[in-house]
Amino acid sequence: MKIYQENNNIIIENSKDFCLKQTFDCGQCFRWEQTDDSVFEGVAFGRVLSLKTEEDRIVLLNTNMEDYENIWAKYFDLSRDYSKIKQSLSSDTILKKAISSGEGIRILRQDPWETLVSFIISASNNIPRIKKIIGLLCEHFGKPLGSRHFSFPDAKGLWGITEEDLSPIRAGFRAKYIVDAVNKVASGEIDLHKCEFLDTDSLKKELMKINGVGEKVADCILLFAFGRTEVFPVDVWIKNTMQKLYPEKCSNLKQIRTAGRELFGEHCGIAQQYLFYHAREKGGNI
DNA sequence: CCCCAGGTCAATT
DNA sequence: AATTGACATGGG
Repeated sequence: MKIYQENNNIIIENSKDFCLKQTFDCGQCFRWEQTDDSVFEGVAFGRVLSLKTEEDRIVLLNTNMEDYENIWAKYFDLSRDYSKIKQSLSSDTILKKAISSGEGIRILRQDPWETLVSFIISASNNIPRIKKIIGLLCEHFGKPLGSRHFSFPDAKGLWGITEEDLSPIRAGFRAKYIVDAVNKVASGEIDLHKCEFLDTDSLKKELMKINGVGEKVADCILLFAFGRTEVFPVDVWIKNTMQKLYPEKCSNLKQIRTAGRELFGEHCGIAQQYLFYHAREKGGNI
């Protein structure tokens, strides 16, 4: 992978393990939209970014090397060697087929607060409506960024918010969970910055102190915000897929979680994303 | 009018 | 410790 600046763009050349559609469409994030055949646009860490695919390169539009180094390189997990991981995961012949439909997936390193709130909202919900609710949250409580975008409101900015204040975002029963997350994070009772330094089990317990954060939501935050690729979030899609692909090892939810770790090892979280993408693309059939 | 959607919580067994 | 229904909202 070769990276350089050209005018106001950052070029990522030879990006064979990086497909924008697969990365943004594998269910880990909710604020990127395709604006054109090859262009995606979205917001992360208070920055608006457009990206364009051009043959074997990806172009980050209207940005600079400083933002690339401080934000986007980490956000897109560009220092990780996905070829090596895919090769290792492919020793499982069943998983190998799932990988082949999402070879360009990368696990984003997203903002912990945004990820926490986003996956609270994801509970018993569908993806279009999750995106809708998050969009409304940003429009109502975030800062305008340019003409069409808003930042994700931080916890301190939401301090003191009530369920009633949140009614315009139509989050339903999840509103009270968002309020609890705001209270615990804005007060400092839970310090997401310090959480970075906790081991995975302690961090998971810490996150689950928040009402509305159970095991699955906690695992998603661990994977998509803290880069803990050793966790294996199990949602309905993964549950159904695992039961179809590994029926003898997946008779209940608890078994599926341990099966993920045992079958796929230290990077089972990445395997989970290939499976999720594959399941949604092909209806779970290998 | 029914069912379901990246689950979680609390009551009940 | 395992099981079960409620929880808001919108779309099919």
